[in-house]
Amino acid sequence: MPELPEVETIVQQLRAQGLEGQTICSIDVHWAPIIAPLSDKQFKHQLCNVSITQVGRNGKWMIFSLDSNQTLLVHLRMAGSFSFSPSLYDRIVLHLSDKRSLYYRDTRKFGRWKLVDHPEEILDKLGPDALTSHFSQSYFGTALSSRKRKIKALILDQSCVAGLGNIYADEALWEAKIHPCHPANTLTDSQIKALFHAIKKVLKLGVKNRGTSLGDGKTNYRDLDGISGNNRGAVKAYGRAGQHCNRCQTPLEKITVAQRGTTFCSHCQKIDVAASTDSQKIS
DNA sequence: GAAGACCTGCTA
DNA sequence: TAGCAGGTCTTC
Repeated sequence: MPELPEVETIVQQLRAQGLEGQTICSIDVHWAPIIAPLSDKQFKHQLCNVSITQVGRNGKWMIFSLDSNQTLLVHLRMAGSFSFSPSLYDRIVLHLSDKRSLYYRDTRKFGRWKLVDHPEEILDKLGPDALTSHFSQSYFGTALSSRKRKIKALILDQSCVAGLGNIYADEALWEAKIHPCHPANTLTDSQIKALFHAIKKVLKLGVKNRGTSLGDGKTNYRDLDGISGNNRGAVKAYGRAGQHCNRCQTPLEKITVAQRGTTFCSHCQKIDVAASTDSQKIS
């Protein structure tokens, strides 16, 4: 599942592959709902003969700046990926001026492409990107202080902090030794500090390792070259239910939080009694 | 705040 | 063959 580190890896690769400066000569759309609300015809009309000036990222959104004064925003959602080689699950193909073709692959068809005049209308709804200085400890503390939601639900909320998905949320909470159901507004200052640094740490490690791949190549993350990320070996919690905690050897447990599978260590990530009581009152 | 919808490949 | 996985939007 592409989260911040996976999206960052793909953005870096697209830049390195010289996508900036390329002109889109023609387009194939094999699954039109991805580009909604534009029609196939509108999309091609607005994007053909347009050059890509810059490739960037904010949270999990990829940002393709264009010389037409429009912006193409791409969200990979669950299973989107890019490649310069074709595959069975290509949904959109951009044919470029240097004769290469950029294939957008998406087995589950969940990804979304937004060709817009004002990208800020979408991007301003996001909280600060987790790896920028805008995501500061003081911001994080303030953001948590007024929210009673379970901490995992809150850090998955892109309007609070942009970039975390299920994998890195579990990893950050394990790293900070915080129970995923802990009410956000009852975390202590030291817990907030620990979680803030844990979020930065696990995401930076994810970027360094070029993303996390867990399953097969059809449904799981692959980079631009079809290569798995190397972060799987660094994963301490996500997907390890039943295996021993790397810190205390207690078998990791799996529960559902915010409708997501959630793996944690019931020994390291305890919820304190006062907070637990508050949680019951809230729910 | 929670559940359903969108999707399809994989697993039990 | 039913159920699961998951990011975000919509609906209740």
